[in-house]
Amino acid sequence: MRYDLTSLEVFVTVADEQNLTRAAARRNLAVSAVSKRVAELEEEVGCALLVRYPRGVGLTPAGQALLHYARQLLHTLHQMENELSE
Amino acid sequence: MRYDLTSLEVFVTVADEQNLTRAAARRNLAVSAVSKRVAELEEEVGCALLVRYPRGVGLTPAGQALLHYARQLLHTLHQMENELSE
DNA sequence: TAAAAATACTCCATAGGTATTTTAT
DNA sequence: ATAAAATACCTATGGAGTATTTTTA
Repeated sequence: MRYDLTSLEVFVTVADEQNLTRAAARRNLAVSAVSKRVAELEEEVGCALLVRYPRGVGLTPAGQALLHYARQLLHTLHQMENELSE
Repeated sequence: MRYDLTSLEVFVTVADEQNLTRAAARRNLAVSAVSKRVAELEEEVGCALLVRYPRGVGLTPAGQALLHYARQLLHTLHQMENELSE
């Protein structure tokens, strides 16, 4: 399966924080793990999702597009969790 | 992350086939792998998703609910793959 | 009783961590 | 020069397979 929910969730956190270090802290992960998750997504998509700056990151257009779908997927997932936990 | 796309995809195939053996063949997996994926989902949901018969399986109400969301998730995922591969 | 599914067990791939190097302003 | 990200390397977990046992009408 191409793409996985964990990577997408990590990516959303990175987009929120505009910074891998803070995203890693929020997800209780090492920065290297977050960096690899993003690199893996970029590999899958076939282009850069982030622009790297000395103090953090920004989103490329592809990153914005991915973010949109990732949010939608996680939203549906939470709905599902909600319904199924009743 | 609770739930993953691979297990959900496997589950949709099982629901389609009403049979783990045929689902395994379609996904190029061993039956044991499919069985474990389903067991893992049932563990996560906290109740049975399938009813076991001597010639296959059926869906419980929880199984039907999961199936609905799984299809929706996979649909969004395919839309995403489509948009991002352009 | 016979097919399908579950389980026990083994092996390997991969996800995460630590330590280090590289990047970009 | 400095904070952040990427990479190299190592380890442990878990996902898949094979062989076997269990289940259910």
